Amino acid sequence: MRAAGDDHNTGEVGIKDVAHRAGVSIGTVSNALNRPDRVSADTRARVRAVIDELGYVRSESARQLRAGHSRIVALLVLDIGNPFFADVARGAEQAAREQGVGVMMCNSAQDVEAESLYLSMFAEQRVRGVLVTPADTTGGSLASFRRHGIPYVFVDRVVDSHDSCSVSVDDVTGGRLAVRHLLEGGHAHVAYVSGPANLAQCEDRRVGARMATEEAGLDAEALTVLETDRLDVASGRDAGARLLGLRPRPTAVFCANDLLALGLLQAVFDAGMRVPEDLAIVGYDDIEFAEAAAVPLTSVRQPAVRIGTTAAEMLLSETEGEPDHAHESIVYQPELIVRRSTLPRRS
Amino acid sequence: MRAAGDDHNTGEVGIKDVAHRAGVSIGTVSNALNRPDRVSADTRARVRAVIDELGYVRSESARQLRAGHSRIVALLVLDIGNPFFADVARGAEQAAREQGVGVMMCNSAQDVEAESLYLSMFAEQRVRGVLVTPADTTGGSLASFRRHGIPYVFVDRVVDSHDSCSVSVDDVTGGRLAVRHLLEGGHAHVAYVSGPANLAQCEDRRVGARMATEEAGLDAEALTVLETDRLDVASGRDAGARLLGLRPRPTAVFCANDLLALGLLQAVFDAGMRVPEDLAIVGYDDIEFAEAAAVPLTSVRQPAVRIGTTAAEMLLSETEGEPDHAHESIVYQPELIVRRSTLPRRS
DNA sequence: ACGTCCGCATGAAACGTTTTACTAGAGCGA
DNA sequence: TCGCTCTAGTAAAACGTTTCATGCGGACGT
Repeated sequence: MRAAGDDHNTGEVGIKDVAHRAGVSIGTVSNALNRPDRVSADTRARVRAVIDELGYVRSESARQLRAGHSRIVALLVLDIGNPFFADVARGAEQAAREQGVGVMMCNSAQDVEAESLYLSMFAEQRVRGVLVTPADTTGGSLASFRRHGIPYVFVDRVVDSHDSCSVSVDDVTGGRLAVRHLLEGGHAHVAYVSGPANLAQCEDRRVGARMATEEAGLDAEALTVLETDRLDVASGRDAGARLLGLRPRPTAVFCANDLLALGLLQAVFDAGMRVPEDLAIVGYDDIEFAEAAAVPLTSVRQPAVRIGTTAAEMLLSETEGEPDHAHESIVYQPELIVRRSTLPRRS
Repeated sequence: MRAAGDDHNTGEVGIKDVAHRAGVSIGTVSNALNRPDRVSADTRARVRAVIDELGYVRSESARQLRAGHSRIVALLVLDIGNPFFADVARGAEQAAREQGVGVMMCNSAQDVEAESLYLSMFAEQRVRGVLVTPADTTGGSLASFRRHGIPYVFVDRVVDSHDSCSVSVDDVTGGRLAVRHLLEGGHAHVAYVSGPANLAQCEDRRVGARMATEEAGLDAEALTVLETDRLDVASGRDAGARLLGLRPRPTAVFCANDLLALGLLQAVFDAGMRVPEDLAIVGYDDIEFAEAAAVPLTSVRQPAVRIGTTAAEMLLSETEGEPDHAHESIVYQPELIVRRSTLPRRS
């Protein structure tokens, strides 16, 4: 706008420049910004005007230093490429914005080392709090994080500890819903394509799946478990190849994740099989791409955005004064969304 | 913080506690951390030991205040749900980590207001720099951001200005490749499903598409343009419905985005049409889900991760001393990945 | 007219680092 | 012994805010 080189001190303008120019003290400027009621209407206006004129921007570092903590919460997810976490992030961001705090989203990529690196960084930043989907199932990196006194909330991971809140979804029920649906569709031999078994989510879903077969009076043979290293599309393709080699071959598959399911779907198509006629598939998360798949995927929906908002709200309430904050664990119920990939074999 | 029971630490330990306990001055502790060579081996060891013992963690706010800028770069993307941007983020994160700086990823969701809100926040944070995919095509919010003196790099957006670097992909060529491929496949009437026309990417791809039809000696009628509000799956479905109503109906579609293409694919399937026999589809970005779609999608690949790393490197080099930094605009070339969704009509 | 309270504004003291200027001593050549 | 350099360490000054303890008139109640 103003190309005239009048104020060449770019970004250097501090609160004292404003004070000087407005003919008031530093403290008054600060008050005009933070407690407008303690300052008379016309000085307030004058200060505001000077601020605009000079393009003054508060230094968060200085505010933080004084306050002892920042206005940022961190969000550490397992996989930034998983749309489920993108939704969680959206929710968290929205809830955080309402309180004027920013969200810093980082990706541990299921790597324990990266996770602990990020946690140290958060500690140095004195972030207001951390939303974390832990990769380290032993809880080691978080145990050492706790001593910093920074509150954190577990996301998508139920936790019995009384040191923190958690927001999660009942994964056992989710697995049970999925497999019960398949059994009701007439399938007698189901495969469970799991991610890394040390992720609690995967394990819980397996337990639920097993529960469903038991309730149907089937024995352990009825549920074949295929484990994969990662919860992504490539692993799904890989699992698909393995699945096709199984004898007897299951007629239905429950995947721990929609990414796995999509990869598997692709592998199965490539092998010339039809879904759901030759193989029924259920995914998990109900990401957008599940419905958009050419054979729309039956999936267990988790309220991802809701999880994000709830987690952020809990975290903020924990830090926001709220002296009587009691840690709680919220567990949402999943919902089975039936689509074409599991149309019943016989109607 | 005066929890009576917990007498020791909890984040309260500062550099002076370390200094006192180790029997040295504050400055020496600082030196032991930042310039280990200026301190004798055994005091250094002693300081290190005390740091571990007390669980001391540097306060980034204080460091920033002194340094004048933070160790964080911001990444502001158009759509956090688009896997393309997830890849860009991965790249940026990786490059940043090598220099010990963190990445703060935020989502403007194509909303100009959110964008400018985030930019102010970045200014307050005195971030080291900003990687931005602008939603405001007029460049307004960035123009006012410039006066803060914080360097920024345009991502996925070519820019002729000499005030900043940019990393992008030649979208005109991308559009041209896509449509030329379709024309070579024997299609004479092609539709272009565009996102919001005020996004430069969409517009450039349209120009490229038009260029291809012209090169083939076709007139403007040969390219029907359908515009959508957003670059997501839902809009793709919507466009699919509109497309099916067109008379004469195009035999091939080029989508500005894989998300659009996937939505369109779904709509087309639902209408009982076959791909590519009844309709050929080309997407853009070559996200993972493009290959994983039941009809693997031909797509124009952009080196997303590379874009992220390059952008971050440019940004960091601009801030990292480098007094003779000359702004440059890197333009990558896109690559057409042919898959089943465009198998030639007659072989 | 006197004490009192109130509304506004002020100066100075934090907050926790990094960095600069300085010192005390040691080694050393002349 | 003197001067010189070198090493290891120190004290103090920033950095830009917020907040606390004051100050200073003037309006108010009596």
